[in-house]
Order: sequence, then structure tokens, then C-alpha cells
Amino acid sequence: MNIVITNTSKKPIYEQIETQLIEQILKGSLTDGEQLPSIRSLARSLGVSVITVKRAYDDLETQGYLYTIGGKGSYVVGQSQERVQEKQRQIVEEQLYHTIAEFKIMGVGKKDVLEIISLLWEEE
Amino acid sequence: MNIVITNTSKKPIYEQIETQLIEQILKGSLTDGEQLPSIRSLARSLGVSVITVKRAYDDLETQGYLYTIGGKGSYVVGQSQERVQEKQRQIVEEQLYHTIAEFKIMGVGKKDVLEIISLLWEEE
Amino acid sequence: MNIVITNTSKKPIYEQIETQLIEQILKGSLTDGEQLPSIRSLARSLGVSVITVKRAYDDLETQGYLYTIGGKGSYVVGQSQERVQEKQRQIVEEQLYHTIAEFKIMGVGKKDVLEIISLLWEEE
Amino acid sequence: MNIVITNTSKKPIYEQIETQLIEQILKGSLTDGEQLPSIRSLARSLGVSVITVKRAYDDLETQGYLYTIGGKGSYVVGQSQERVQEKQRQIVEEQLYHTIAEFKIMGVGKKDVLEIISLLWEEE
DNA sequence: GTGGTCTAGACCACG
DNA sequence: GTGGTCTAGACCACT
Repeated sequence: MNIVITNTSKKPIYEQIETQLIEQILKGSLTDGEQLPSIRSLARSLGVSVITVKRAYDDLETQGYLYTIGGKGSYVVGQSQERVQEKQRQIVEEQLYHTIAEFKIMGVGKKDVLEIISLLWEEE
Repeated sequence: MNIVITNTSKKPIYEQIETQLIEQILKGSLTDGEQLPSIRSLARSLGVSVITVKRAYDDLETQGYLYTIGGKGSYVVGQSQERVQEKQRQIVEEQLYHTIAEFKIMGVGKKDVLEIISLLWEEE
Repeated sequence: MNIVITNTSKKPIYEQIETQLIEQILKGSLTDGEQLPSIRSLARSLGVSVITVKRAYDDLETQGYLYTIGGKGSYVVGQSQERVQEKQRQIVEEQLYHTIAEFKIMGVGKKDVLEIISLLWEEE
Repeated sequence: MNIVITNTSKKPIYEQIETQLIEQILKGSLTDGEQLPSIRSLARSLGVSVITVKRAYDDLETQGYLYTIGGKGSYVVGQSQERVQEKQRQIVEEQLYHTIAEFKIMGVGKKDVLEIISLLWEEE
């Protein structure tokens, strides 16, 4: 489990934790039933407040990515292959929807955008 | 000049004004030397506080998109065609950079993203 | 008579007119009894409001640099050589006083300042 | 941290705060990573509005002198020794540039200016 | 009329 | 507690 917190980011810390956990679940590096670090230990290792981690875990539980057993710990909810793909597609579309709308307004062409993506994708 | 404020958006009002003005400048519908509406009249017509509009104008001034003469008004700073293209490309790249990074982490393929963009672009 | 108005400056226009006229009087290019352009003609040639020029002339009259005869025009008040020197010295000291204070606070050395002045002075 | 507000000055309060903070950063009495007083506490101790202090902090942030983490506080951005010197020189030159130009117009000699600076510098 | 500054007070999100 | 945003209303200087 690898989570990186950027203090200077404008995004709240709990959101950073959430998205990174989701990404790892969708990618498959966190699998069904796997136990997540306890709230306290993750908080300590990230150097953030316990409350912050708890909020992230709570949100993820609401979204169905994990479940918590009081006094024992939190566990990953396995995602079926179809569900992973569906989720991924949904996230991609959401992220791109507004971006594309703005590009259109500015008069940027579809061709230019596709080209830039190809370029950015190659870079390491 | 056309500006729409969405109260439900999580983006602050002054930012909405900023991005919409920038878009119109880059698109070319606001041209060199053109006088912008006074902060007071724009505030009135948008139904927001004078200070909110002023903050947007101030930011745009430090970003070099307009200049203000006290007691007279605010004027658009003409953007050369090269600068427009450069700016547009810069904005596009910035917006896509992190998005692509996340897609990669999730294991979404480049082909899928290009396909989705093509689809989203066509929709009216 | 040569006066240049910078619209983008933060200094008010009437002040720009004042300082430039004072400078020319102290330099000697405007001499005793010489008639200044009428408020209206100067306003027209500078492209500013009559009120603005009038304010500058009024201020200069209060400061004793010129006198106005209603219905005829405005005339330069001759400055004795001693007065010119005294005035110049006063202006120089005023302008430098605060500047030097700030330099001291920042820990800039006297030697550095003298050196920079020498350099700036040579440049054309 | 020492900041003095002069109500009689024509310079706006937020600018007074800005320049004094910059001076202290360039002088080195505020160092890398050091936490600045919260906008609220500084506002209280200066007897000005929270917004006035915020405006100063915002400006300094866009100028790269500090960074702010929402909900935590504002911190000084360390300035390398070279950058300090460069900045100082830049400020000195800017402040002297126009002043010298005016001196030239009035026919004041370089020698006189250097002499006056020497005198003013010694005074305590 | 215009912009520039400042105030006091309010609500929100984050930690 | 912190900063981020927004409001309504005020006074000033310039044109």
C-alpha cells in the first residue's frame, strides 16, 4: 500500500486518500478481503490526524469499496471485473466531460486534443 | 459579453467569472482595447457583490489579461495569435496532465480514452 | 513645452502634469513671465479633461510656481537661482529619504547603493 | 515579527504589511518554513480587518514569498542567498530608476546626489 | 460615473 | 482553531 500526501495541494487530504485507495482497488493491487491498515496506524504513518483517515474510510465504506468490522479492522470489497470496467469508464467520462466542454468554448480542435493526449501519454 | 454564474457549482464565483472571461478572450470574442463592463454594472447584472467581480478583475490583471485605469474602467489586453495558441495549449496540457496520470494508475488504456473523447466530443 | 501623460501609471494625471511643469521650471526651460498654454488648449492636446488641467494649474499657483490672470492666461513665476537650488535640494532629499530608510532595513549597504546610482546615471 | 501600521500614510494598509514582510524576509529575520501569524491574530494585533491582512498574504503568495495551507496557516518560502541579493538589487534599481530620471531633467548633478545620499545615510 | 480601500460580520470546509 | 468565500455598505480619489 502506497499513499502519498501532498500538503500543498488544494485538494483536502481525506480526498487524496480516497482517490488513491480507489485507484489501487480498481487497478487490482488491493484485492477482495484484503485487510487495510488500521485508521490509527495509517494516520501515524501519513502524519495526519486520525479523524482525517476515518473520514476517508467512512466515505469509501459508503461508496461500497470497503467494509469495517468494529474492533477488528477494514477490508476491501472485491470488485467484479465488469464492475471495475464500468467504474473506470464512469470516472474517465466524468473527468473528461467538463474539460471537453471548455475546450470547445475556447475553440480548441478535437484533433489537437487527441494529439496532445498521445504525446502526454508517451512521456514517462 | 456573456457570463453565467452557477450557484450550485463548488467553484467560487470569482473563479467562474475569471475562466469565462479568459475563455472569451482566448476565443477572440473580446478583443484588444475593448472596454469591459464596470465592476459595478457587471456585479449588478450578475446579482453578486461588487467585491466578487473586483477580485476576478484583479486576478485577471495580474495574469495580464486586462488592465485597469482608476476612475475610467478596465480594458482587454490584446493577445497575439501566437500567444493565444500557446496559452490554449498550455491550458489543455495542464488540464490533461494529472487526469492522464490517474488513468494510467488505474490501468485504463490510451485507446479507450481516445475513444471516449471522440464520443463525448460529438454529443451536442 | 513638452508633457507626456502615461495613462497606465498609478499616479493621477494632474500630478503628472504638475511634476513635469515644476521640473521644467526648475530646469529653466520655462522662464519668468512666460505664458503657459491655456487650460483648454493643453487639455485638448493632452487628450484629458479640462478639469484635470485646471487642478494642476491651481495647485501650481498655490505653490507659487505660476500666477493666473482671469480672462488672459497663466504665467510662469520666475525663480531666483538660489531658490531653484534650494528647491532642487529639497526635492532630492524628500525623494531619497524614505528610499534610504527602506534600504537600511533590508540590509543593503551604502556602497552598493552609490555604485548602482553611478551605473544607472551613465546609461542613456 | 514586527509590523507597524501608519494610518497617516497614503499607502494602503495591505501594502504596508506586504513591504514590511518582504523586507524582513529579504533581511533574513523571517526564514524558510517559519510559520507566520494567522491572518486573524495579526489582524487583531494590528487593529485592522481580517480581510486587509488576507489581501496582503494573498499578494505575497502570488509573488512567491509564502505559501498557505488552508486550515493550517501560512509559511515563509525560503529565499536562497543569491535570490535575496538579486531581489534586493532589483528593488533598489527600480526605486532609483525614475528618481534619477527626474533628477537629470531638473539638471541636478550626479555628484550632488551622491553627496546627499552620504549625508542622509549617516543620520540616525 | 469610475475604481481603490477598508470594515464588520457571516457561513463554509478542513483538521 | 485555521483559511476561503461572499455580502452590504461605507468613504475616498480621479475624471
